[in-house]
Amino acid sequence: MAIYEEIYKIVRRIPAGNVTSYGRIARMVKCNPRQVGYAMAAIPDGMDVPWHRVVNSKGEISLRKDGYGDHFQRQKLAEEGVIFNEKGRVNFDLFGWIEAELPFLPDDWFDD
DNA sequence: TTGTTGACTCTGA
DNA sequence: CTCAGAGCCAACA
Repeated sequence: MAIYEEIYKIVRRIPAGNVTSYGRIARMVKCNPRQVGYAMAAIPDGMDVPWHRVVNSKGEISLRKDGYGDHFQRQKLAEEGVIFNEKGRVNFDLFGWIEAELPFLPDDWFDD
């Protein structure tokens, strides 16, 4: 199975109103955080992957190379109830995806 | 094949 | 708390 597929499958599991980081996804699929970012960049428009729920380790939105996308991402998260503080960061204690902290993945994760 | 480029993270100051 | 610098490694030219 392609590594991108596993990444997308995990991202699809992030509930609305929650966020997680590139690094946490990277640990789950056992790859480099940069590859997670690369996988996000490779998502075609309209694909059913909630990539906007993925932020960097500091809790802030990562700017793309072309600088586009951050506004859309923040607005999407705001619609789901995710609150950014005055420094443009989300509080992982409040909105962090708790399942991402599990030391192992539930059996039904890769069934689909 | 070599060199550059990131939607990143960790560590030390 | 913030800020560089180093490390990272697949994808791409």
